[in-house]
This record gives sequence, structure tokens and C-alpha cells, in this order.
Amino acid sequence: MIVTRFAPSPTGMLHIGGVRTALFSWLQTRRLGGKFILRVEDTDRERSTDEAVRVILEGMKWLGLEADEGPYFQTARFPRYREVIAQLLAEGKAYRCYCTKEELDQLRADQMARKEKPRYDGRWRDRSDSRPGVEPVIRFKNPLEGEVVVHDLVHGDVTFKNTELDDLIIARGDGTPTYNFCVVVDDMDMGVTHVIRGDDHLNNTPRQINMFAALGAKIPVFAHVPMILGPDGAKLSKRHGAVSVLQYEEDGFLPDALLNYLVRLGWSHGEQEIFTREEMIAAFDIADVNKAASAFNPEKLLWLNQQHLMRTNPAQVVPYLRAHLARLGLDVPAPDLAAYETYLARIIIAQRERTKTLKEMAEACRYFFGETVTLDPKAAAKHLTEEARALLGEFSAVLAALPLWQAISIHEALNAFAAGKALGLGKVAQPLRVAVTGGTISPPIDQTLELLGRERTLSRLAAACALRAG
RNA sequence: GCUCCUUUCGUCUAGAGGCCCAGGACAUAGCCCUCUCAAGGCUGUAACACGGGUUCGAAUCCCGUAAGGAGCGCCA
Repeated sequence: MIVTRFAPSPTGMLHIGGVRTALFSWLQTRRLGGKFILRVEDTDRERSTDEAVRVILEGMKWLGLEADEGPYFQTARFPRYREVIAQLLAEGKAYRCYCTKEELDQLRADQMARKEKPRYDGRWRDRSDSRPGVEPVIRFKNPLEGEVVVHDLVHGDVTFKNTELDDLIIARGDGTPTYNFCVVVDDMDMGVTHVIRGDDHLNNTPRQINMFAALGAKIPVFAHVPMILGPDGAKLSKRHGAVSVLQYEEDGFLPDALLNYLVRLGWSHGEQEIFTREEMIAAFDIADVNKAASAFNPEKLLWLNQQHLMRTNPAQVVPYLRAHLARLGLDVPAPDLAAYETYLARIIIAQRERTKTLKEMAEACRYFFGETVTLDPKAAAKHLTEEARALLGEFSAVLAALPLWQAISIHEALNAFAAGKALGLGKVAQPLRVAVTGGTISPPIDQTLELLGRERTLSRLAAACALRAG
């Protein structure tokens, strides 16, 4: 069985870069029935925030990337790390280093001056004495020679020389463990078989492999996925894209659309652009992921969101639309909840091909709620002219007499009415639209009227006709 | 500076030596459809970073160069 994990650090907001890594890990386990673990790497207690943890948990839930295990918190595992450190120390695979920060800074500065790669020189590696007044850090004894080969599913084999690696710190002066060490212990303890993470970690991997080896653990398979760049090709920043994943919920995106967009960054399956969750699961393989970073393209996300809006069963969209209507104070369920939701589903069908997000859709739906409607002054001035209002007055009598209140019959009545007046359809439909929706944009007028119902249609027409009458 | 990674239309990508004077998608331009806005359909503009090799033949293999990125922390 394959085991993957998503291990975000709650020092910044979970954004789409992290989400895509999570998605890749999750997908890789779904097809083959593996296990997906969520682990919060919160060892940096200074910079970790509760808010960031909340975003991770809520974001993953919103996206439906539910973990099979966890969330684990590294801060809860400190005793275990201490235990492993003691073991390494006892086995001579780690040692205490009494260097002060000043000493290390000096060492680095000297090396830089000599144009060398800055690294710890191992000066305490073979000492067994101590230095009073200095709380020692614990360093891992990295092999001095040989090579480490990272077998990477996206990059292939990447070779590092051990001479390029130094003895990294695995526990700070205060005894707390550091990232590179915790990851190894966790991945070992949790039986992680596939480490899928951003390629900014590729350089850390050889050290981690050496630690896995020192602990006698099985070395997992790695897959370092490329980063996501901002639309301008620069590193993702707060100005574009590096916002909390929950922002996308607020902006009106469907989780599946966001996931679909992200899965296509660095991965493809023939010429297919639109994937349901199930299709992604069936087609995805981490080994097919590209090596190069890709830029985030908000337009394509928008397009995909609409595609999903148009293809998803309206009943499934209803709860999402309701959340956005609620934000506008428009979600007032009728006593008959089922009827209300059916009504919303019909609205969704009418609106989905002209709105790209749920937020837009909710805003475009204002005139479907409430009795009256506010007229857009410009639209009214242009379309509700005196003769237009006369037409509307006449036509409303036709509507009032219509035996069946259905789009088809409304459509026929409208056609006949316009033909009778020798007018183009637009000459009647557009004033009608303005009178009844307040603006110039809506679904086809027959559908709009059907959804509005006869009562509201007639009262709004009457209101429009009464407008500045005389 | 050193080590590692990356490089096909503006963007996401297809392409694993001849099927490619490079295909699809978003965006963009034009046309069609049309009661508005859309959606949809059709057509167009647009790319193999550069330089050397290898080969009958290279986007695909090799070597350089350039440009980006990452790591080199008692951050994760």
C-alpha cells in the first residue's frame, strides 16, 4: 500500500501552491487505495499561528481532500524526537556541537570571502569534551564521502556528493528538534512510502536520505513537484495567488473547478481539459508530472469554473449558491425548503452560462428575489421610453390572459405580439427585460418571466408603466 | 560564490529521432448564431532560449552558453 502525506507548515497561509501538492499526494493514493496523511509541521512555535492551522483544516475540508489519518501535529511528538536523538547520540551517529552563533557566522563569512560554499566544518565532530556556558546543539554525522542518489519520480535520478553536505543541526540549543530531522522521523514512523512535495526541498533530500539510512529506515520514493509562479512569472506573492485558499471559496469557485485547474498545472492527460474528481483519480499518476514551474492563470481558472458550473448537477450547486446568496442577504428559504431548492436549481440552469463564479451568479440573481426591483437609471432611460411603456402595458394584458405560465407559451405570445406590431423581437423583449429585472442583462426573457412567475412579472410591469407617466 | 533543478505560442500543455514548415486549451482578433448578456460553432494571429555537435534526418540525443529558480539557517 502506498502512503503519502501532506505536511504544511502553519507559518503562512495555505495557498494554491500547497493545495496542488496536497492534491497530487491525495490523488496518488486514491487510485490505488493508499493512505493519505495530514501532518501539520508546527515545530516553529514562534511563527506558527492558529489562524494558519485553521485555514489548513478548513481549506482541506472545503476542497474535499480529506485525510485518512491525522491531522498530526509535530509539537505533540517532541518526546519521540528526543528519543530518536538520544538513540543517534548513543550510537555515535550524532554529536554535540558547542559552537556559538558568532563562531558560525564568522566561519560562514570566511568561507564566503574565499568563494567557498558556506558549511559547517565539523570541528566538534570528533570531540567528546564540552564547553561550559554554551548550550550545545546536536548535529547529525553526515557521511564524509560517497554519493547520495535521489530516485525522484519527476526528476529522475539526482546525484549529490556527500562532500557537498555538512553536519546539519537536528536539535537546537534548547533541545527542540529541527525540520529536516522531524520530517525523517515522522515519515519513518508513519510509514510514508511516497514523499511528494515542492521542488524547493530537492536540495534537502540527500541529507534526509542519509538520516533515513542512519536510522535503518526504508527510504521512501520521492517526487519533487515544480512550483507555481504568479501570472507574471515571478514567485507567487500576496498580490496574486498567494492568498489563503479560502479566498477562492469566497470568490465563488467550486472546489472541483479549483482542483481541476491545479491538476493541469504540470500535468496533462491527452487533450482533456475538464476533469471531474473521479476522472482525475482515474487518470493521474505522479510520474507524469512535468519538471518545470508553471504560472498561475486566473482567466483559465475562471473559464474552468464556469465549465464546472455548467456541467455539475444543479442540485449539487445549490448549497454553494445559497452560501453566496446568504452573503448578499438574499438566501431566505421558503417554508417549503424542497421547493425553494428546486427553484434555485432552475435559476442555476438559467444563469450558469452567463456567470463565471458563484459570486457573480448570486449577484446576477437579485431580481429573482423580493417583490420589487430597482431599475438601473441608464437602462430605464434607454429602454423604458414612452412608446415602450405603452407596448408593455398592452403586452401585460396578453400575459395576464395567458392560460399557461411557461417559457414556451410566453415565447409564443411574445413572438405573436411583436409580429402583430411589425416589430423586431428586441423592441419588446428589451423593455420587458428592463422592467422586470431592472437591467439589460438576464437569461432569455421567456425563461426569466417563467422563473419570476406571473404575479411578480405583472406587478413589475405595472410599476414600470406607472413610472414618470405623463 | 558553490551545489542542485528548469527552459515548446502571452499562459497551461501535447510531443519520448522521421506521423511536426509543431497539435490542443485559456486569452486575443474576425465571422456565424441571437430578444440582452452569455454559452456554443467556425476561422485567424502566435512557440521548439541560443550556439555547436551526433545522425540520411533533431523540439526530441550529446556538449557548451544564456536566462530563471532552489538550497547552502539553532526557518519550514
